[in-house]
Amino acid sequence: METKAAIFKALADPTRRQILQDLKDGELSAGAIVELFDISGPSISRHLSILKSSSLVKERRVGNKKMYSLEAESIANTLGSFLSSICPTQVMQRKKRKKNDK
Amino acid sequence: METKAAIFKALADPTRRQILQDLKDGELSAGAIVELFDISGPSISRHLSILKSSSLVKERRVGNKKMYSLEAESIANTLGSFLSSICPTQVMQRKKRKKNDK
DNA sequence: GACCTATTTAGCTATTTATCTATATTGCAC
DNA sequence: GTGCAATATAGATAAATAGCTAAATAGGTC
Repeated sequence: METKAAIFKALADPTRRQILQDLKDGELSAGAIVELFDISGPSISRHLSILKSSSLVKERRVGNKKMYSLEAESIANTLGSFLSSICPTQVMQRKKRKKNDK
Repeated sequence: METKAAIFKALADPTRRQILQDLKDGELSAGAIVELFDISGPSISRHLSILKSSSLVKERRVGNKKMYSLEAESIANTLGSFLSSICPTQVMQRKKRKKNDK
Protein backbone atom coordinates (compact mmCIF):
# COMPACT_ATOMS: atom_id res chain seq x y z
CA MET A 1 0.00 0.00 0.00
CA GLU A 2 1.05 3.52 -0.48
CA THR A 3 2.83 4.73 2.61
CA LYS A 4 0.62 7.67 3.43
CA ALA A 5 -2.56 5.63 3.19
CA ALA A 6 -1.03 2.82 5.22
CA ILE A 7 0.00 5.25 7.93
CA PHE A 8 -3.41 6.81 8.25
CA LYS A 9 -5.05 3.41 8.41
CA ALA A 10 -2.56 2.26 11.00
CA LEU A 11 -3.26 5.33 13.11
CA ALA A 12 -7.00 4.72 13.01
CA ASP A 13 -6.78 2.04 15.68
CA PRO A 14 -6.55 3.21 19.31
CA THR A 15 -4.46 0.23 20.38
CA ARG A 16 -1.88 1.04 17.73
CA ARG A 17 -1.80 4.71 18.70
CA GLN A 18 -1.27 3.69 22.30
CA ILE A 19 1.59 1.40 21.31
CA LEU A 20 3.26 4.35 19.60
CA GLN A 21 2.89 6.42 22.76
CA ASP A 22 4.29 3.57 24.81
CA LEU A 23 7.35 3.49 22.58
CA LYS A 24 8.05 7.17 22.78
CA ASP A 25 10.66 6.80 25.53
CA GLY A 26 12.54 3.92 23.94
CA GLU A 27 12.28 0.45 22.56
CA LEU A 28 10.20 -2.33 24.08
CA SER A 29 9.98 -6.04 23.39
CA ALA A 30 6.81 -7.50 21.94
CA GLY A 31 6.18 -9.27 25.24
CA ALA A 32 6.59 -6.07 27.23
CA ILE A 33 4.05 -4.39 24.99
CA VAL A 34 1.62 -7.27 25.40
CA GLU A 35 1.74 -6.76 29.15
CA LEU A 36 0.60 -3.18 28.78
CA PHE A 37 -2.68 -4.28 27.23
CA ASP A 38 -5.56 -6.54 28.02
CA ILE A 39 -5.35 -8.12 24.59
CA SER A 40 -3.91 -11.45 23.48
CA GLY A 41 -0.33 -11.80 22.31
CA PRO A 42 -1.26 -12.69 18.76
CA SER A 43 -3.45 -9.63 18.46
CA ILE A 44 -0.64 -7.36 19.62
CA SER A 45 1.71 -9.15 17.26
CA ARG A 46 -0.67 -8.37 14.44
CA HIS A 47 -0.80 -4.70 15.46
CA LEU A 48 2.97 -4.58 15.56
CA SER A 49 3.20 -6.05 12.11
CA ILE A 50 0.80 -3.42 10.80
CA LEU A 51 2.82 -0.66 12.46
CA LYS A 52 5.97 -2.11 10.99
CA SER A 53 4.62 -2.48 7.47
CA SER A 54 3.44 1.11 7.50
CA SER A 55 6.93 2.08 8.70
CA LEU A 56 5.73 3.63 11.92
CA VAL A 57 7.96 1.35 13.97
CA LYS A 58 11.01 -0.73 13.32
CA GLU A 59 12.07 -3.98 14.91
CA ARG A 60 15.37 -5.61 15.77
CA ARG A 61 16.11 -9.03 17.07
CA VAL A 62 17.87 -9.38 20.41
CA GLY A 63 18.41 -13.04 21.14
CA ASN A 64 15.09 -14.49 21.91
CA LYS A 65 13.15 -11.28 21.66
CA LYS A 66 12.18 -8.65 19.21
CA MET A 67 12.57 -5.06 20.23
CA TYR A 68 10.29 -2.46 18.72
CA SER A 69 10.94 1.25 18.46
CA LEU A 70 9.43 4.33 16.80
CA GLU A 71 10.22 5.57 13.34
CA ALA A 72 9.56 9.10 14.48
CA GLU A 73 10.60 10.76 11.23
CA SER A 74 8.13 8.77 9.23
CA ILE A 75 5.29 9.77 11.49
CA ALA A 76 6.35 13.39 11.56
CA ASN A 77 6.75 13.59 7.81
CA THR A 78 3.40 12.07 6.95
CA LEU A 79 1.26 13.81 9.51
CA GLY A 80 3.22 17.00 9.26
CA SER A 81 2.95 17.28 5.52
CA PHE A 82 -0.73 16.40 5.51
CA LEU A 83 -1.32 18.95 8.20
CA SER A 84 0.52 21.72 6.49
CA SER A 85 -1.14 20.99 3.17
CA ILE A 86 -4.55 21.52 4.73
CA CYS A 87 -3.86 24.28 7.19
CA PRO A 88 -0.53 25.75 6.15
CA THR A 89 -0.64 28.69 8.51
CA GLN A 90 -1.11 26.70 11.67
CA VAL A 91 1.81 24.33 11.72
CA MET A 92 5.47 24.79 11.15
CA GLN A 93 8.01 22.11 10.44
CA ARG A 94 11.30 22.49 12.22
CA LYS A 95 14.28 22.81 9.97
CA LYS A 96 16.33 19.65 9.70
CA ARG A 97 19.55 19.88 11.63
CA LYS A 98 22.96 18.57 10.78
CA LYS A 99 24.30 15.84 13.00
CA ASN A 100 26.70 18.23 14.73
CA ASP A 101 24.18 20.89 15.67
CA LYS A 102 23.34 20.72 19.36
CA MET B 1 -17.11 9.04 20.26
CA GLU B 2 -14.19 10.78 21.74
CA THR B 3 -13.02 13.49 19.40
CA LYS B 4 -9.46 12.32 18.92
CA ALA B 5 -10.52 8.78 18.09
CA ALA B 6 -13.23 10.01 15.77
CA ILE B 7 -10.77 12.24 13.95
CA PHE B 8 -8.24 9.47 13.38
CA LYS B 9 -10.95 7.14 12.12
CA ALA B 10 -12.29 9.82 9.84
CA LEU B 11 -8.82 10.43 8.43
CA ALA B 12 -8.31 6.74 7.70
CA ASP B 13 -10.40 6.94 4.55
CA PRO B 14 -8.72 8.33 1.42
CA THR B 15 -11.93 9.82 0.06
CA ARG B 16 -12.40 11.80 3.26
CA ARG B 17 -8.80 13.01 3.22
CA GLN B 18 -9.28 14.14 -0.35
CA ILE B 19 -12.44 16.01 0.57
CA LEU B 20 -10.46 17.90 3.21
CA GLN B 21 -7.85 18.80 0.62
CA ASP B 22 -10.57 19.93 -1.76
CA LEU B 23 -11.92 22.23 0.92
CA LYS B 24 -8.63 23.85 1.73
CA ASP B 25 -9.26 26.87 -0.49
CA GLY B 26 -12.79 27.54 0.69
CA GLU B 27 -16.23 26.12 1.12
CA LEU B 28 -17.95 23.86 -1.38
CA SER B 29 -21.50 22.59 -1.64
CA ALA B 30 -22.20 18.91 -1.17
CA GLY B 31 -23.09 18.67 -4.85
CA ALA B 32 -19.86 20.34 -5.92
CA ILE B 33 -17.94 17.81 -3.86
CA VAL B 34 -19.87 14.93 -5.38
CA GLU B 35 -18.78 16.09 -8.83
CA LEU B 36 -15.13 15.80 -7.84
CA PHE B 37 -15.49 12.06 -7.24
CA ASP B 38 -16.63 9.00 -9.07
CA ILE B 39 -18.79 7.99 -6.14
CA SER B 40 -22.53 8.29 -5.62
CA GLY B 41 -24.10 11.29 -3.91
CA PRO B 42 -25.34 9.32 -0.93
CA SER B 43 -21.87 7.91 -0.29
CA ILE B 44 -20.32 11.37 -0.33
CA SER B 45 -23.09 12.58 1.91
CA ARG B 46 -22.18 9.85 4.38
CA HIS B 47 -18.51 10.86 4.25
CA LEU B 48 -19.48 14.46 4.88
CA SER B 49 -21.53 13.48 7.86
CA ILE B 50 -18.59 11.55 9.29
CA LEU B 51 -16.30 14.51 8.73
CA LYS B 52 -18.83 16.77 10.38
CA SER B 53 -19.42 14.57 13.39
CA SER B 54 -15.70 14.35 14.02
CA SER B 55 -15.60 18.15 13.75
CA LEU B 56 -13.22 18.17 10.81
CA VAL B 57 -15.65 20.20 8.72
CA LYS B 58 -18.62 22.41 9.42
CA GLU B 59 -21.68 22.99 7.32
CA ARG B 60 -24.01 25.90 6.73
CA ARG B 61 -27.19 26.06 4.80
CA VAL B 62 -27.47 28.46 1.88
CA GLY B 63 -30.92 28.25 0.41
CA ASN B 64 -31.21 24.97 -1.29
CA LYS B 65 -27.67 23.87 -0.66
CA LYS B 66 -25.35 22.99 2.13
CA MET B 67 -21.90 24.48 2.09
CA TYR B 68 -19.05 22.61 3.72
CA SER B 69 -15.81 24.07 4.98
CA LEU B 70 -12.79 23.01 7.00
CA GLU B 71 -12.45 23.22 10.74
CA ALA B 72 -8.75 23.72 10.36
CA GLU B 73 -8.07 24.33 14.02
CA SER B 74 -9.57 21.05 15.04
CA ILE B 75 -7.39 19.17 12.57
CA ALA B 76 -4.29 21.07 13.57
CA ASN B 77 -4.90 20.59 17.26
CA THR B 78 -5.52 16.87 17.12
CA LEU B 79 -2.80 15.89 14.69
CA GLY B 80 -0.41 18.43 16.06
CA SER B 81 -0.73 17.35 19.64
CA PHE B 82 -0.51 13.68 18.78
CA LEU B 83 2.52 14.39 16.71
CA SER B 84 4.30 16.37 19.34
CA SER B 85 3.49 13.84 22.03
CA ILE B 86 5.25 11.16 20.04
CA CYS B 87 8.10 13.05 18.49
CA PRO B 88 8.34 16.29 20.42
CA THR B 89 11.55 17.49 18.86
CA GLN B 90 10.39 17.27 15.28
CA VAL B 91 7.33 19.46 15.18
CA MET B 92 6.64 22.88 16.45
CA GLN B 93 3.27 24.45 17.02
CA ARG B 94 2.99 28.06 16.02
CA LYS B 95 2.03 30.40 18.82
CA LYS B 96 -1.58 31.48 18.75
CA ARG B 97 -1.92 35.02 17.53
CA LYS B 98 -4.31 37.67 18.67
CA LYS B 99 -6.84 38.84 16.12
CA ASN B 100 -4.97 42.05 15.48
CA ASP B 101 -1.58 40.58 14.79
CA LYS B 102 -0.86 40.61 11.09
C1' DG C 1 -50.73 23.58 -3.38
C1' DA C 2 -47.41 21.09 -7.52
C1' DC C 3 -42.88 20.67 -9.23
C1' DC C 4 -37.90 20.78 -9.28
C1' DT C 5 -33.27 20.56 -7.18
C1' DA C 6 -30.16 19.37 -3.42
C1' DT C 7 -29.17 16.45 0.12
C1' DT C 8 -29.98 12.85 3.42
C1' DT C 9 -31.79 8.45 5.22
C1' DA C 10 -32.97 3.42 4.68
C1' DG C 11 -31.92 -0.99 3.45
C1' DC C 12 -28.84 -4.06 1.43
C1' DT C 13 -24.27 -6.36 0.18
C1' DA C 14 -19.40 -7.25 -0.12
C1' DT C 15 -15.17 -6.37 2.09
C1' DT C 16 -12.21 -5.39 5.81
C1' DT C 17 -10.92 -5.59 10.52
C1' DA C 18 -9.95 -6.86 15.35
C1' DT C 19 -10.23 -10.31 18.15
C1' DC C 20 -9.82 -15.08 19.81
C1' DT C 21 -7.64 -20.02 20.28
C1' DA C 22 -4.62 -23.37 18.53
C1' DT C 23 -0.50 -24.31 16.11
C1' DA C 24 3.99 -23.24 14.20
C1' DT C 25 8.41 -21.00 14.21
C1' DT C 26 12.69 -19.09 16.05
C1' DG C 27 16.38 -18.83 19.26
C1' DC C 28 18.63 -20.03 23.51
C1' DA C 29 20.26 -23.34 27.12
C1' DC C 30 21.31 -27.75 28.26
C1' DG D 1 19.42 -33.45 19.79
C1' DT D 2 15.31 -32.06 23.92
C1' DG D 3 12.93 -28.48 26.31
C1' DC D 4 11.54 -23.78 27.19
C1' DA D 5 10.42 -18.97 26.17
C1' DA D 6 9.13 -15.44 22.85
C1' DT D 7 6.86 -14.35 18.86
C1' DA D 8 4.34 -15.19 14.61
C1' DT D 9 0.95 -17.54 11.59
C1' DA D 10 -3.50 -19.96 10.58
C1' DG D 11 -8.19 -20.25 10.77
C1' DA D 12 -12.56 -18.83 12.52
C1' DT D 13 -16.00 -15.29 13.87
C1' DA D 14 -18.35 -11.02 14.95
C1' DA D 15 -18.48 -6.24 14.07
C1' DA D 16 -17.57 -2.28 11.35
C1' DT D 17 -17.17 -0.03 6.86
C1' DA D 18 -17.87 1.76 2.17
C1' DG D 19 -20.34 1.31 -1.52
C1' DC D 20 -24.84 0.96 -4.16
C1' DT D 21 -30.05 1.98 -5.40
C1' DA D 22 -34.44 3.61 -3.94
C1' DA D 23 -37.10 6.49 -1.15
C1' DA D 24 -37.60 10.47 1.93
C1' DT D 25 -36.82 15.24 3.33
C1' DA D 26 -35.92 20.29 2.88
C1' DG D 27 -36.03 24.49 0.34
C1' DG D 28 -37.13 27.33 -3.70
C1' DT D 29 -40.20 28.79 -7.56
C1' DC D 30 -44.36 29.05 -9.69
